[in-house]
Amino acid sequence: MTTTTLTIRQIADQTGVSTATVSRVLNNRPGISDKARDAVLRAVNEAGYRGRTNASASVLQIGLVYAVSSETAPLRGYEADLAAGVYSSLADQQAQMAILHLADKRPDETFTQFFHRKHVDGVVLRVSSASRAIAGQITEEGFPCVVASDRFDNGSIGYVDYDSRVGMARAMDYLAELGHRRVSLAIHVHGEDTDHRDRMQAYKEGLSRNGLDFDPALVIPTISSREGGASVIDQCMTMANPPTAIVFTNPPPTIGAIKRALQRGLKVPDDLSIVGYDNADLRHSVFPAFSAVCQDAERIGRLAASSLMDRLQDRSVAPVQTVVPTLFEANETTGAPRKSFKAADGLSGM
Amino acid sequence: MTTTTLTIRQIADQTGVSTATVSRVLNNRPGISDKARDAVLRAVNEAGYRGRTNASASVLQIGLVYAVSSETAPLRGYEADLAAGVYSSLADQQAQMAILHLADKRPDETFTQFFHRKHVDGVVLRVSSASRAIAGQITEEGFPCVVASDRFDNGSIGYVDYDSRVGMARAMDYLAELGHRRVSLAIHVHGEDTDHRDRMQAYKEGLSRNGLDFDPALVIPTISSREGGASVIDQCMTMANPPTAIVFTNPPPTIGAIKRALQRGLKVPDDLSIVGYDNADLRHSVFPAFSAVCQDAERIGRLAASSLMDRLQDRSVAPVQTVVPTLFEANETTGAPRKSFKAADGLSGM
DNA sequence: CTGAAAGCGCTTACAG
DNA sequence: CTGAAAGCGCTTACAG
Repeated sequence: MTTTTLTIRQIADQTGVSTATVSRVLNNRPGISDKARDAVLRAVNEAGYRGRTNASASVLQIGLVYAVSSETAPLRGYEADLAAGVYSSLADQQAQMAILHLADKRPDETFTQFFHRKHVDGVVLRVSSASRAIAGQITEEGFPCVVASDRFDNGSIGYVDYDSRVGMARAMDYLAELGHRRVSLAIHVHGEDTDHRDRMQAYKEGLSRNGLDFDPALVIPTISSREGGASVIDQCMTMANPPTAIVFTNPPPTIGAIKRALQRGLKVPDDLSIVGYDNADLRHSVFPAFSAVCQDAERIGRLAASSLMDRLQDRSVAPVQTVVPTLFEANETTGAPRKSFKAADGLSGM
Repeated sequence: MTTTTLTIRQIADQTGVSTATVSRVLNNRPGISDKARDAVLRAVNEAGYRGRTNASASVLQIGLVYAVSSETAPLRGYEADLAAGVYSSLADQQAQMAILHLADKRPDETFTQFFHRKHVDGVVLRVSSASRAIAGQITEEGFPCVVASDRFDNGSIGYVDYDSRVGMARAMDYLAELGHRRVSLAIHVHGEDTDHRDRMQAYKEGLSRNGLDFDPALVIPTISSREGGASVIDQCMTMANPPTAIVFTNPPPTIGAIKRALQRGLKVPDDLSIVGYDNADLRHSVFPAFSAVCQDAERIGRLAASSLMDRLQDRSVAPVQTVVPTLFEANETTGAPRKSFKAADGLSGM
């Protein structure tokens, strides 16, 4: 850890400009050449200048930063579990957590300037498919940043992500082993994010690995809410050749689907097997406990925060790219399909 | 809103000491008389001195402060919902939220000094029964503080709290109307906090209002976890004269109890009615949806934060004490007790 | 325990 | 668009 307290004097010397210019850049005052601004901000990030700090009082503050529009509200559902992980890791290291939204960034300031203004020394970043590029921009500026739950080919972008494919593959194999031939994928409709692609890919691979045909009619676009899940059940009931198992890709539709299935008098899992998705331990909070592909959002938060802290403590540390596998856990919502279905397919089962 | 940026010069003039003394007090330097320290800190809080701030950059930062030992982890369960409310209210007002733990306070610094060091301008405070007194101490120092989900007789302490008694009373009346004569209270064991007392009181009043006797054997101390709830069901099954309805006072035991009851083959609500507790909308995430006394943790968070912001904007505003009623919502886990029970009691029901 | 005064870091009106 | 220099707010070694 760099213990020397940095001053704008040092940034000025390093960059070959006056302290006046450094000050103007940091505060985004008008009338600065791009060249000067870029040089100063680069030096600031390289050295880790933190502003006029008070030796004894100085506490590192990390931002949990949302680069998403309102579709993802901080501290609800998945985000709450993630934030709990970030917080617990930071608390262990005497650092402070603030929650920020990039909507507050002024269009004429750089990310570095924005974070400086908000007094955060590093960020754990949440992006959506539409805002993924921001991770590259922040990293490009040299501001310490670790993305939580997305991944990038660009090796300079630090991230901690799941590999949804692992858990999904196990789920598919498990269902096939039980004798299911018609397995639906109820997949969230929020664009083509990494997770969406992973889950879709694992579904298709799971089918072919188990000798099952891909039927586009069995891929059901699903709104990520309890109502969305309930509606999937309704749709399946009207199908001429319905699935014997459905795999959901988010927790709320899983809950809604189980509930609707039971309400409609379906026996779960005898009439219908359901594999859900879980970010924490929701699957054990409901009855019947549902079989699920399990992420651990809190763990992702902890890993992202501690990786970020490592880089703040030593700026020469390279960005880390971590992938955590997801697990499949069989509980009470999966079982062998009814004989009649198997018979109809002319198959003897496993 | 006080737009003038305050300096230690003004605090010094107001207090009749030098700027050197003000600086020493703010940074908790040794060798300061109690008299000087108290006078300076009082003036600081009265005027709302915020440190050397950068006009344009200055963002109000609010602390969500935990004055509790590790029993209550920030951002889990109830705390996540509360934090979401605090955050959403602050975000609307361009203020920033940081999460703090009083364990980080040094024993030799005052609360005001601690918060100054952490760069927070006001706090939403969470206390436990053991740490309630802290709310008075912080308020005494004059530091802007609103307690979330506890209440105080001392009129100078601002708070936003539930009145659990309202919802509990309705739950008791509802069960009595259905014909229940033996109603258990499964109450959390974490000490004698305000909520604990409220719920116990409403239970007893509910019994007597409906002409039912209080039986101490029906008050079951319950650990606030799913296992705790499950264990309550196990205990009831061994009772010679078991309750026909159980009221739980926290969400996790509610979940655990319903699950255990169903696992044991009990019909809910035919064999046993269950009234649970809900902080958000967990009751609709499970099957069957449970009847519950409903708090709205997020709303408490929003109200606490906005009341705090009001006081920061105008320091002459008196602390507000707000009480929000809880509701009772009947769902699928409550119904009339089996005839046999009523017959055994020699009663004809409602 | 306290203040006058020097010093430090950042900001900004002024000059070019 | 930039720097030299004055200025501002806070801190701290020094003196009492």
